[in-house]
Amino acid sequence: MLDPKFILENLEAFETKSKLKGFSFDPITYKKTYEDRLSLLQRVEKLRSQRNDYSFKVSQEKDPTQKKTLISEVQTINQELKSLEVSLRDIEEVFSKILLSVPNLPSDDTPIGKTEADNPIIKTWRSPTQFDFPFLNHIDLIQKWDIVDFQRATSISGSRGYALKTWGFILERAIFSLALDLLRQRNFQILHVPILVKREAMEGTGYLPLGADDAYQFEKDDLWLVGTAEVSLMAFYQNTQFTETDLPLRVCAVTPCFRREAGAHGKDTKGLYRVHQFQKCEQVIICPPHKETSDKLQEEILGNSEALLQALELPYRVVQACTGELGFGQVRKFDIETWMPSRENYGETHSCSAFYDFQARRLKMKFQGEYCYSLNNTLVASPRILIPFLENHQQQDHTLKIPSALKPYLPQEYPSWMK
RNA sequence: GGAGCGGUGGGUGAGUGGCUAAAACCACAUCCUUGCUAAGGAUGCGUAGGGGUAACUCUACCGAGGGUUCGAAUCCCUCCCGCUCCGCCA
Repeated sequence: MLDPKFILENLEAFETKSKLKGFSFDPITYKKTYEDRLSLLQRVEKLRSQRNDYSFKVSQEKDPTQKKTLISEVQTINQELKSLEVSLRDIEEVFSKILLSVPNLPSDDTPIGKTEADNPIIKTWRSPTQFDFPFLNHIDLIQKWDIVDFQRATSISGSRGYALKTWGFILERAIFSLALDLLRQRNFQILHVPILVKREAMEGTGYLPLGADDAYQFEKDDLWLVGTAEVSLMAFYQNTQFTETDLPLRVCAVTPCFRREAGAHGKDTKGLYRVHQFQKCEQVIICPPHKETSDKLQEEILGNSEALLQALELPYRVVQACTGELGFGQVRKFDIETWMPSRENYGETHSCSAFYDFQARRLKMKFQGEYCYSLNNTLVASPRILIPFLENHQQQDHTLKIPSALKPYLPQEYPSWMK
C-alpha cells in the first residue's frame, strides 16, 4: 500500500510504471473514487458536527418542550446521515480495494524490460564449472548416492514431492548451520517464527490478495502457510513504533516454505528445482525511511548471500530484475543465479528485494512518525541449492567434493562417495 | 471443546449514558531552581483524516465490527486476542 495522496499527485507515473511492471492501474477510476470519497466524507463530518452540537444542547436544556424540539432536530439529521454513512462505507470499501491493488513504483535505476532476458548482469563470480569428463545431472547423482527419494514422497504428497534421505538431510542441515553462523556473525537475530499465519500477515506483506492462488490456505480457520519466512518475520513486527536504537533491525529465520506453483504446471517437473515444500533461510531488514539507507542495506544482504555461495564455492552471477520481473510491492530487486551444469545455465537461487515503505504501511511500522522501509533476501533455499551443490562439486570418480568451509558442520565420518 | 474473567494513551491504571481524548502516577521533552540536592518546580506530551497562508478548527478512534440511544469507553450482539479452571492431546 502507498500513500493515497502521493498516488493522486502522481497518476501518470503510476499508470505508465505499473504497465512496465506488468500490472494495470486506471488513473481515471482512482481519481474519481478518491474525490467522491472525499466529498462524501466532508458532508458526513459536517452533519456529525451538527449532531454533536445539538446533542450537547440537549444535555444542557432544562425546558422539556425545548428539549423535545432539539431531540427531533437531531433525529432529522440522523435520518440524513444514515443513508450517507452507508454510501460512505461502500465507497470506502471500494477505495481501499483499489488502494490495495496499486503496485509499488520501480526504482529509477531499474532497467525497463519484460522478461528475465532483459535482466542485466551486474557481476559474475567465477566462471561456470568446466568438466573434463561426462558429468551427471543432480537427479542421477541423487540416485547413485541414494540421498533423495522422489517416488515414495510423491505417492504421499502428490506432485513435486521429494524426501531427503540420511546424507541428503545431513548435507542440507550442514548448509543451514553454516548459513546461520554467517548471519549471526553479521549481527542478525535468529527468530523461530510461525509459518501458519493469519490473513493479515499475508496481506501485510503483499502476498494477498493478488497472490492467493500460489498460497496454501486452511479455509476453516482462515490460516495460511507462508511461502517465505519474510511474511512471518515482517508480520512479527506489525504495529510497532521503532526507536533509534532498534534500527536497522536485522532478523533471519529458517523455516519450511510452501508454494502451490499455480501457473507453473508442467514446468521444471523433474528433480529438485521447483517443489511445493522447501526449506529456506531468509534475511529481513527493517530500516529508517531513506532511499540511501535502503540501497546500502540491500547491498549488505546481497553480500551476505554472496559470501555464503563463495563459502560453498559455487559459481554465480548477480542480475538486476527489470521492471517486468518486479513483484507487486517491490521497488528494486537483484537475483542471484547459481551455475547449474545440467541446465547449462544459471538458475535463480536468491531474490533480494527492497520495498521502501510498501510493507511497513500495511503493517503499521513506524519510525519517528514515518513508515519504515523494509528489505529481504534469501540466504539459502533447499533443496534448490542442492542442484548446483551436487552438480558442481561432483568428481570424475562419482564422488562429491565437500568445500572446506562446510566440513566443520558435517560429521567426522563420511560415506565413501563424499570427500 | 466447556466454564469464568479480562482487553483503555509509550507503561501502570481510574473511569458503567452527557463539559472524558479520557483522572492519577511513571516514562519522555523543554525550561526554571541549585542549601530539602543521586532533590524540587513549571510547562508540554496519542493516532488518523478533513478545512485553513496561519493562529486554529472539525471528524473519527478506549481490541475489531455491528446494534440500542438525542447522545456510548460506559448498555446489547458477533468476532478476535489474553488469563484462570476443566476436558482432550503431541
